[in-house]
This record gives sequence, C-alpha cells and structure tokens, in this order.
Amino acid sequence: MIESEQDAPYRKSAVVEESRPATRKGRPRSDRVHRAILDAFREVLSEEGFADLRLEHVAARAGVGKATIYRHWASKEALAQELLAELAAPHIAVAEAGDTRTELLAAVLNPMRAVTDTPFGPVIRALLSQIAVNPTLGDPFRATVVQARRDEIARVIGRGIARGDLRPDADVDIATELLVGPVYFRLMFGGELSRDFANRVVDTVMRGYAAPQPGSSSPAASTSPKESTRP
Amino acid sequence: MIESEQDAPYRKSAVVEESRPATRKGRPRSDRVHRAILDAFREVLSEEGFADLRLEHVAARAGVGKATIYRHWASKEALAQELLAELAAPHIAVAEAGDTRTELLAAVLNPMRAVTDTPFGPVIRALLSQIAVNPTLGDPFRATVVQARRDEIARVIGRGIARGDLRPDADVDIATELLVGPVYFRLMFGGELSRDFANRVVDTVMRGYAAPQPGSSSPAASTSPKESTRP
DNA sequence: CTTGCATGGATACGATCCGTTTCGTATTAT
DNA sequence: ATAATACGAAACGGATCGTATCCATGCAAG
Repeated sequence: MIESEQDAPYRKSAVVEESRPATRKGRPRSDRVHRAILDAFREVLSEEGFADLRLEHVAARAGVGKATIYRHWASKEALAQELLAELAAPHIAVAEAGDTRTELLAAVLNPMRAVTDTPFGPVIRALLSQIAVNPTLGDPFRATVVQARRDEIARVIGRGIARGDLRPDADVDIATELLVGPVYFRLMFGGELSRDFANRVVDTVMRGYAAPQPGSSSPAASTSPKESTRP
Repeated sequence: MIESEQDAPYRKSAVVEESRPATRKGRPRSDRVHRAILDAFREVLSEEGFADLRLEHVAARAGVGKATIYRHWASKEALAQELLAELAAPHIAVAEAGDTRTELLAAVLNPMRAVTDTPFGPVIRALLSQIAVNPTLGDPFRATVVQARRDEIARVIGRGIARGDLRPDADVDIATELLVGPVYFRLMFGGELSRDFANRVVDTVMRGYAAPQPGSSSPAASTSPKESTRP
C-alpha cells in the first residue's frame, strides 16, 4: 500500500515556519506529546551526547512511539534546533540597571549562569560541534540567539557611552567576544565559572573601554598600528 | 580458534603511554601505515565530522584494512587524541619580540591562524563537543594544549609587566580567556577572523592591562565591588 | 638460511541502530 | 455517523559497528 503523503513533519520551528493549514481534519497533534518528547530529548541529549543519542531512548522516556517523533520533527537536528532556541532565549536580556558595570556584569553572568545552572549547559556542550560545523543547526542559532546577544550587548555599550562611563569609540563589534568569549572558552577548555571570574573579566574589559579620565594625559599604551576603526 | 590476546592496540598516545616491550618478536609495525591512517583520519574527520566518520572510509583512503586501524588505536577517540595533540602543538609558542603589543598580538594570531589556515581548524571544530563532554579526549587536551597556551601567555604578560608596559597587577589568570576566547567564540558562533579583529582585541585588552600613565589621576572607572584579586 | 611470529590487507560475521512502514486504536472536525 | 488524522507498538530492510578469520608478507632470532 502506498503511504499517504500527508504524514510529514510540519511543526513550527523557531526559525523556519513550516507551511501547514492552521486547522486540519481529524485528530489534532498533542501538545502534551510534543512537550514530552522535547523534554525527554533534552535529558537524553545531556546524558548521551548528540552523536550517541538514540531516538528510541527518547521515545521510551517520553512514553511515545518512535514514529511519533518523526511525525513532529524531520530529524535529530530539527529537534536540537527547537530545543536550543527554547533554552537559550531566557538568558539573553540584560536589564537596565542605571549602572554600567552592573549591566556589563550581567552580560557575563547571564550566559555563565545559563551554562552552569540551567539545562542549557549540557545541551550547548553536546551541540557545540554541530553548531560549528552543521549550517542547518548553526545558521539559525547564529541568526537568532547569537545575534540577539550581540544586539543586547551593543545596547549596554551604548548606554555606557551615553552615561560617559565608556569611551565614545569603545569597540562595540568585539564587546560580545570579550565578555562572553571567556565564558565559552572555560566551558570548553576548563577553568572555574565563578562570580569572581565574571567580575575580573568585567574589570579588565571595562578598564579597556573606560572613558579617558579628565586630567589624564595619555590614552594608554597603544602602540597599535591600527588598521582598525573599520568600515 | 581462540584469538590470541596479543593483538590489542599498544601505540603510544601523547599522554598515556601504553606499556609494551620496546622490541617484540616478529614483524614490527609500519610507521608508514601509522602515518597514512592519521592523515586519512584527519581528512575524513574534516569532511564528515566526528560522529558520521566511518573508519572504513579512513581505511580505504589510507589504503589499509579496517582491522589494521584497530591494531594501532583502540577507538576513534584515541585516534582523535593523537591527531589533536599533533596538530595543536605547533601553534602554541609566542616568540619573544621585545615589544609587548607584538607579543600579545601573536598570542591572538597564533590560534586564529591555526583555525583559519591550517588543518587544525576543521579538526577542532569537529571535536569541540567531544572535548567539552568526553573526559577521555578533553582531559588530555586541557592538560597539554590548553595548559601550554596558558603558560605561554602568562610569560607574555610577565614580560609586559617587567617592561613596564602592563600594570603590575594585570590579571594573568584570565589573560588567555580574554585573548583567545574571542577567537574561539567566532569560530563557533560566526564573525570574521581577520587580522583587524585580532588587532582590536589586543587594543582593548592591552588598554585594560596598561600600566597607569605617570601623571594620570584616576585608575579608570572601576566601581568594582571586587571580591577579586584572588588567592 | 631457516624458522617463527606478528603485521597487513581482505572478507565475513553477528549485533545494533536507523528511518520507514504497517496496523489497530483513539480522537477530533464535519 | 463518517472521514481523517494522530498515537503507540511492532516489524522491516539497510547500513555500520567492532570483531574474527584467513592468507600472504616481512622482520628477527637462532
């Protein structure tokens, strides 16, 4: 018998919205099942890693059939994409604190706590290579999560400049790298991710970004040839 | 027929030296074969990634039998470990240049060029998750490659302080994170890895680490609560 | 030189997991 | 009620894993 073609995954992802009639005939898909699979996938992914993850284990833990997973998502990558977007979203925003250092510290602490204290940590570890190598997972992640963080930090830097705390030419293009890069470096390559660590990163970056003090003579030791100050 | 037990992998790894008599009876293993497998593994790993890598493909490209690979290494992880150590080693050292900024720039450019211009780039991308998650691969990598880089950068900072270019209390514990973290951040999450990028990272870090200028009044805008300045 | 033994390459094997298909049942819209 | 779809379970062919087996090759000890 020829299988009907209407059994393909259709679920909305965070980025690519699958076109599908808002309402269909017949039994609608269960949100409960969708959530159960996503939760089970997160757990198994954190324990087994992406490569060794068996969708049969996910199905078993979610209490569903394996085929049901394939009805909701086309692949492991699609599942990972939705999970990543969902877990990363809450840790982007930096509250306006009125104080530049507090906001910069939040820009470091947010991703740091995300990877140490939330399920996002094991998940991002498991998916680092996929993000770095596989465009179907990496491109959406960069376009949404990473870009959102860049935008947020750009606003923090902008407010700091407006307050006169940061130099007007503070390099906003590399601010995310300087503040968040160290966190991911330690996530991968070891080293404690403590509040003290975050403070020290902020100390140095803020000093590098600090507005020249009135009465200060020289703009610090920049022997820089500076092909910088970019287009 | 019971298989003899003397057919287990014995090859030296960079870290764990397998005990094995220096000389055995019979035909010795071929270094040519060992190298051919490593090279083929590097190529296939860069193209297919770690999870999807098939040792049969590696064997075919190396012109050897699959079983031969298992005679030399116990697993894919063991192969990856040896390859990583071999590829990473050449990009650690920072030449003494007499100029602090030049040396800091080298500390950024070395890993940057390694990931953009050498086979180390595709390999480290493919292995990021394994390093972050799998201790059998991550621990040796941290103990050798990462630690060597930390030590090298600590020497650079030390020389900068001695020259009076950097403040005496420059935070050496996070210098590697500030200089190399941004490179790996962009490797994973996108953004150009250009000489200009490296220059700008160094500009900011060096300003943050700069020795206070004689005649300068304030030590920059540090509202820092500072539980820092650590044990 | 001869003899002994491990290597190297090839092939086959059982086990496992993938993604799909099929089937009976459950749940909804029309 | 009827049609259409989702759900859970089971089974499928195909692919890949790591190992075992085979034979010829090539060093080294005697």
